[in-house]
Amino acid sequence: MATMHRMQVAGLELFYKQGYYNTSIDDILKSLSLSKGAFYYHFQSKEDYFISIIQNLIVQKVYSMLIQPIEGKEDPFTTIERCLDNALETAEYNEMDYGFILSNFMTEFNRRNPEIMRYLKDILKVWEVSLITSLQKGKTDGYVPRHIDSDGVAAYIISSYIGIRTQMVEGNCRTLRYKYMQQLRNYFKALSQTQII
Amino acid sequence: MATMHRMQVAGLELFYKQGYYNTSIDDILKSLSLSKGAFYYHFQSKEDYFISIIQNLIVQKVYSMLIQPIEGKEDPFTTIERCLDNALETAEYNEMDYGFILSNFMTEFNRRNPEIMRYLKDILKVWEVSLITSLQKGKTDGYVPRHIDSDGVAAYIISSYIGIRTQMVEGNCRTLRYKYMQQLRNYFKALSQTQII
DNA sequence: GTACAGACCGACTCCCCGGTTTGTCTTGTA
DNA sequence: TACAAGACAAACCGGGGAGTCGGTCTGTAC
Repeated sequence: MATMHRMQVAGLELFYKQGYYNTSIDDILKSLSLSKGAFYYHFQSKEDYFISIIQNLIVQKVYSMLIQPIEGKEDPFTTIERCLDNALETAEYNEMDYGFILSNFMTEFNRRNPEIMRYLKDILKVWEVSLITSLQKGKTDGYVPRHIDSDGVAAYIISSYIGIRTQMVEGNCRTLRYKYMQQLRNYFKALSQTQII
Repeated sequence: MATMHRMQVAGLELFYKQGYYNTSIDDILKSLSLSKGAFYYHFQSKEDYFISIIQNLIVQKVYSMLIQPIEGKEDPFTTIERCLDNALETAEYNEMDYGFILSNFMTEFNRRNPEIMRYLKDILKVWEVSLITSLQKGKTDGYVPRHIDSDGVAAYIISSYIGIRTQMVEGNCRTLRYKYMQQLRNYFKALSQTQII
């Protein structure tokens, strides 16, 4: 149990850092001083192993970072803005940041492993639903104009976040984050103030 | 010369489809019915080969798709909007689409191959500069309010485009593109109309 | 103390991958 | 006609990767 969990944690770290196909099981085992026997005792295959990592670790990461902070809160625009800024801040000050974990893996597995792709897309979907729900609730609570398209806004938020995280690599993180938050605020202000069809 | 060019084209196709590290030279050679001898006659290494692909093909692709359509044009917002919609349309109807070629490779090479990463970031930079130039020109031509932050807007446009392309995979392309363009229009309308600091 | 099962070790197999090397066929040319 | 250089073919090499398998150790039940 403990060993299995350690393997998952170490595996996620290396897969995130080096990519799935570019990381060997031996790499992971070496970092843990474990052997092949230990690995294949706990997991059936490399793929099975990665799926367990998705279900046990990646889901939690995305939830605690991007979903839980906006769940049930009022004033969606302010809440979402703060949540994304926190996420970017964490990334900015994390020396071991290699981009948005979800979109990285989606890029790697796209059209190469449909099963894993589905798991990843499902997680993204949960985030999307969470954003839409927040925006809809904001409408009934009077924070969000009724005419806005919650689905579209959620998609646009997700897109811009994936994009900014993809670009946040070595050096330019600080200004990039500043620019992004500035424009996100512009966008939200426009949504909440003006009458746009 | 002809063989070299065929190798670059075939290589880009497979690298784009399967990823660089996940594509062997033999894969590419098999698709061309060529041998190792031919490959190492024209290129020094796999990395050298990929760099030549970047310089000869990827640069051109990005330029013709995203940069040339907005160069020298008036009314930046309309021009950029049309350019991005065209790019998304191409992606939507392309059965062999695997995402935004630049961001895909940036994700794959991030922190793993700094040299290649620099080439890719440079291309992105050219696009960014092109967007900023277009916006600045739009200010002097009276299409863009003087108070807007061209750098920030460019970064936000790029981010959202990268993000939407990352998500455009199998099935949901049409609605995703529609939502995205709708929100991009909202954003642009807000920028050109309201007084936002 | 013996039987057994869970947890793990490590050598081994087969295959693939980047890169090298040697050889071959064609073509221009003196 | 002899030679050289260009453009490839194909066998080969060393390293590594996923997965297998027989064996070992340790704790527990009887």
